[in-house]
Amino acid sequence: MTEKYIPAEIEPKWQAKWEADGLYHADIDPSRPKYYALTMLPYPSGDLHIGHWYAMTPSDARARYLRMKGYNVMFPIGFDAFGLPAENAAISRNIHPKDWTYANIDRMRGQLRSMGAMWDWRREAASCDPEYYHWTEWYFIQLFKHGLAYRAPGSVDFCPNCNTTLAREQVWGEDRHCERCGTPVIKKDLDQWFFRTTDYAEELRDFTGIDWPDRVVAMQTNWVGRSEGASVVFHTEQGDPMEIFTTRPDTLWGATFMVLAPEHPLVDRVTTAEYRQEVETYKQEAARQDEIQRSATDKEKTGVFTGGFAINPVNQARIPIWIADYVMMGYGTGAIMAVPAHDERDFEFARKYNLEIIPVIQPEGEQFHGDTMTEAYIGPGVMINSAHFDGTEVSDAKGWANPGIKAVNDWLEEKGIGKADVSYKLRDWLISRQRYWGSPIPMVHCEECGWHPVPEDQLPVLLPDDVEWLPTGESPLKLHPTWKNTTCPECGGPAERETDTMDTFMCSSWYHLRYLSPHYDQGLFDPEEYDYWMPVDTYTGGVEHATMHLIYTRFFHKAGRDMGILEGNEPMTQLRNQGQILGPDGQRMSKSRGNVIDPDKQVQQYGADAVRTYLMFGYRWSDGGPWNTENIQGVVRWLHRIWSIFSDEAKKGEPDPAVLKSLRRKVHQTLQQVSKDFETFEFNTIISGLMELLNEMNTVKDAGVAGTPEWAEARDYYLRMLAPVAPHIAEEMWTEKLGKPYSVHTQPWPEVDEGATQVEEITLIVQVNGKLRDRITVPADVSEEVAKQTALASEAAQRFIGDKELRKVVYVPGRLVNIVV
RNA sequence: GCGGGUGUGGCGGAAUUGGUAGACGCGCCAGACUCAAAAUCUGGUGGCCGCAAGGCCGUGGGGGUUCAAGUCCCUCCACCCGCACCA
Repeated sequence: MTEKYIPAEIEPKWQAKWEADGLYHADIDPSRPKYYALTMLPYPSGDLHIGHWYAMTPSDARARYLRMKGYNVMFPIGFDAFGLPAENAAISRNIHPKDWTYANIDRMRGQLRSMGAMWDWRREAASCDPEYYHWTEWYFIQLFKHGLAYRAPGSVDFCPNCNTTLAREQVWGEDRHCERCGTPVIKKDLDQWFFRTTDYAEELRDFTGIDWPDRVVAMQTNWVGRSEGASVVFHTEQGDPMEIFTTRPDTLWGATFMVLAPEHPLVDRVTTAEYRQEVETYKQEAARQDEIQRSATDKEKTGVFTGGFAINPVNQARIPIWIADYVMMGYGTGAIMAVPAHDERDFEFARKYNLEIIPVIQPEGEQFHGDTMTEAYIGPGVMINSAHFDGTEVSDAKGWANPGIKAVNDWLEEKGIGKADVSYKLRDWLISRQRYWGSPIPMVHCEECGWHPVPEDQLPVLLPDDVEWLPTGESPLKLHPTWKNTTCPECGGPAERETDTMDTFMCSSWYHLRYLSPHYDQGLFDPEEYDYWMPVDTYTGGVEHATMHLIYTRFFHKAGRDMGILEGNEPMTQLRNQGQILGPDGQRMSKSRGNVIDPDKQVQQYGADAVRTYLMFGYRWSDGGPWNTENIQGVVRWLHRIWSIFSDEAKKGEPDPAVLKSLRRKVHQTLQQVSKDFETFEFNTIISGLMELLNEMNTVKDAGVAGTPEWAEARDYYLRMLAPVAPHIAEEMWTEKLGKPYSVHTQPWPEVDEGATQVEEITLIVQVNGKLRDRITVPADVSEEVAKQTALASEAAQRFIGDKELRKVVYVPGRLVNIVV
């Protein structure tokens, strides 16, 4: 009898030993190829989620595989530790955000260790440590010095009752009220810090040289949102220039009015006394709504006339200027020329307010008339009513590839009215947060000298610990009696610190660099470490970061490259997204639904190896799916069977050589398949392959294989292949049952013996007219002629051929013979 | 509306990229062990017809290309995700 498989007895034991032995330390070693494997770092919310396991343990398995393949693999971990939940805890439970955060980190470290992952804990970094945010601040200063950080008004959600700014998640409901007091939220303009992400708009659309999922590429490309067209300068009647962007310069002659965003700076100047009252009312209403409400497509368009007029520079037409909230200040210039004949929105607006419609593009066989058009025409045609451009062809190509657009652009430039131009949806990154628990913005304001960075030798600007959480809702940094008082680095006079802190996405934009040398105090990272490890070879995490973190970190890197701090164009070479584990009911896990799967409990019940392998086996990793409390039994049984086969000795005897040969074939075929699947992140078939091999081993076990080299090889290779996915049981079997030298995790990955995977006899499918009719066994190196003859001779085939005429015999080597009659 | 994706047994999912559809596992059925149950082990398990041999049907629907289609093309449907009055 053998002792039983009790994961709780072996898992903590090995975890402690691996840790004590520094088995997973990753150090620079120029003699080996490096591999930087990274999973997105967790936020220390307090408890590890099964989703963390799903993201991290397959990545760990792959990192372990690559290590056995001979790579020097770094697989680090840390915490994205600044952020709002800590402040909410502070307010609701009267605990300091720092204490809350560090307590959570402690707890989560323990939970993370139970995964048995190969993290090098020496490289752990937490973004709220002063030795970390020192360099977040330093990087801000570099961006500022290079003109990539600037201060400008930006709008925030503001609760007039609590007298505080609110984060997006603190604004609730359709009516957008304050989370705390229920008061409707208003928009407020504050001076805030921005990074010039738009400088990198074009480059952020370029994914050459990196292997990222199509989905993420599409989302980022869409987010950056390039449109080709022209910018054209109109003038108000008073002579103020009013620049607009249009994707359809070919329709300039059909512009019959202009629309400004309600917030546009020229609105006050163009509005006449007669219309002022109406315009003011409209502006105030628009300010109350946020962009999401304003941009509801199905909403009926509204707007008011300003009383002002503009001159269309192409034909000197005098056209009215309106304001309407369907024009956004945040895109283009916040002003548009309206061409109702050829734009659906402008058409709807013109019909509603009875504005003129002049068609300027006409397809063949049509006679458009402004009064009778029932909808805007957006297709191809020829230009009409457009002076000397009449007859110019306009295709349905977008942008500059369209001959009509190209022709007009050239002419605009020649006349000095406008120029070909590109517009992006991407906006600059607003990084100011009116919060306490974030990295301070190391800037000082002096009445005399303006804004200056804190001198670098005075970094980091530390967050004060002695803060109070007063119910004003104001940031404690602002309320702190002395913290903000400082001296001007320029003139030495009294000055004030910036009391806003940075968006936590700034901290997480560079954590992969801090892992290189988390305690380095001369810069972001130790250059030696950087040169060896960067870039990140594989980055894994959820797709929900596609348009936030994953854009910010690329921006951070590209800006760093241009400032001479970083090298290369991209921080992460390969990106892969895992899916999401849902509750057993197929819904997102949430405490209120009561469908949360607690990984600690699963580990207690089944062991870490079982949870790891179930997560790999039960789903396509990229898809995820509902947790299934029954399916996990499959891997639990499998692990028990592994325990048994390595515990019970096989029978000795004189086995059939064919049995040994086929065992060896199966071992090497499995090795081949498993290796490939690790490369391609197909974890589910890694496990199923290992299950198949175990089944095979179980069937030959009693055939007298004990003592044969084939059986020894099978057992040895099995554990090496198992080691990445189920590291604890593999180690236990390797050292305790096989008595091999510790550790299985430092063994090389076995080489496939191509010869062993070959077969002497193959089964060919015999088809008649594409339908499976028979199977024939032939030598693997069978000639085409013999294969065809054997197939034709098959009794089943003959029956279906009958006396029909043979038309063709298709032979696919190693696969089939298809007889067409 | 635009962009991306998914659709295969009762369930999770395989399928060498155009070549045996349903690997592996869950569940279920039968058998062994047991006084019994659990656990474990052995066998079976897409649907329909048939005692059987065997046959027919089958990868969301319809059409097509091909000796051959889950895989390629056209078209329609359903669901999921992202963006959305972007000028």
